Amino acid sequence: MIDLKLVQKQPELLGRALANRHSDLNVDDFLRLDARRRELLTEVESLKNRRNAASAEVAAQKRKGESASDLLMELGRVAERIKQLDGETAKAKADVEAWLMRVPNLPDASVPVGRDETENVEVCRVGEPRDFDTPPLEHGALGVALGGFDFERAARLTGSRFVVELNWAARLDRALVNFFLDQHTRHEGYIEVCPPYMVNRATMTGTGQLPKFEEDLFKLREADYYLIPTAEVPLTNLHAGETLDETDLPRAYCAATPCFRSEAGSAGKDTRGIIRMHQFTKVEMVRFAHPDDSYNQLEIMLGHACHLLELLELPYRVITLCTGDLGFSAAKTYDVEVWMPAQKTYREISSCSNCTDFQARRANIRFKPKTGKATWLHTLNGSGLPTGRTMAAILENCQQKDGSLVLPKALITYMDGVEIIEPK
RNA sequence: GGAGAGGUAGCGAAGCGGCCGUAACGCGCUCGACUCGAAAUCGAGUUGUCCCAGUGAUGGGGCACGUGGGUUCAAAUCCCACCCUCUCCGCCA
Repeated sequence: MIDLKLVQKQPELLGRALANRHSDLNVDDFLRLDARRRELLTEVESLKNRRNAASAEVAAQKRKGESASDLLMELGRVAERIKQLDGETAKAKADVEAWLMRVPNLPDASVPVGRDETENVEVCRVGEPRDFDTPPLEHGALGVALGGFDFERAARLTGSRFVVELNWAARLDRALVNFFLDQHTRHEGYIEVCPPYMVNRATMTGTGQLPKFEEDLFKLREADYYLIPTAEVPLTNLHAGETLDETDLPRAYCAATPCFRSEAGSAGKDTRGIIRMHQFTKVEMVRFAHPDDSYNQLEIMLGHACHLLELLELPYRVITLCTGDLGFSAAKTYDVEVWMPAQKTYREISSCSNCTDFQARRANIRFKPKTGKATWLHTLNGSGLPTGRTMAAILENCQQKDGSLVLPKALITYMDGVEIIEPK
């Protein structure tokens, strides 16, 4: 959530930021709502002041054994008016909050201004795409040919945009999870977590999925619970409502979880292969940082995501998302894109964001500095990495002329020594 | 799912319609006194948030006793619903 004081004091700053994000929210609408709320508050609070003073007087008179009927009559009217104004004030407050909850985070000054994904800015390229003598197979077809993917049975079990992984593919999925988690926990200082895969409404609101993006989520019928679209949600909310000590920062968590996304509005997009599924497994990194240190932490976390691709010997590039492509909660985001030879293009495989104090305000996550009072810390999240898209990249980049797949060396111990996947 | 107990400041805990929410009492923490220093002891301090006024240090006021409603001139206290924790029972991977 954005700082209410900032909106009140610098509405033009927010207005510009919203324009850069192509938001349809109108700051003037908000200022009117907020002025109305404050007007009502002032009125109802002065009435409550009167009520409190007079009620004390009633108590005093009763103790002395006097009748307080005059006061009681006045207070009856005051109470009625308060009740009416309380209702209006609550409504005005709810309006203000509802508006604030739909305002996206302010982009950092270093974020390029742009309309959409075509105006994202490339930061660097790492690794050389391989030359293929014959056009490389698309990962979905190759996975099916090697007996690892079964889309037909998945469709029968559930529906479209699901996959059954079999044999080496199921094993590779698990190998990737272990490889990623080992890397983060052994070498990069992340605390491993196994969180709930479904969370309540407050938790989804804390990280910014709700109230605006309900249609992207799967919701349970029996309870007000949602399936997590990413482990960012439970990991970031781990410390919701808490005040950490300054010496606890930075703190890093990672978790491998299934992720569930309804993919509303992406009909017809990425229908081939396993790029866009309703369910996938992802290792997520989340960091809690001191506000002065969060952009430094973003670079560190981006390094962790990139390092995994280097260990897997997959070519990638890093881009900075422009204002028009930035996610709701993020102030700055780097996307890591892996090279996909069949499509001759880089595809998103990781997204590393600094959410500054945006989620911390919503989820009320603070830290106590050595001197001074507790204030909101900064939260960051990044994929490190999703197993499905990583597997897709391995399939396309590591395929051989004879239809086999030579696995990256880093995975061999995780695959019990298996180096090559051969067609049956 | 059933029965019972409980949720009050950083922690423990009292209060059970107005004199108790700048919330008794105890612990912790901060500052001070005593001390060469420390312990012990003594003293003082120790919630957040919103509104109004002020450049500001501040001052005035509202709200908050798990959450949300209700009754009342007045609710931590009475009523209703929900959430969570603990104990026991049942069911279950």
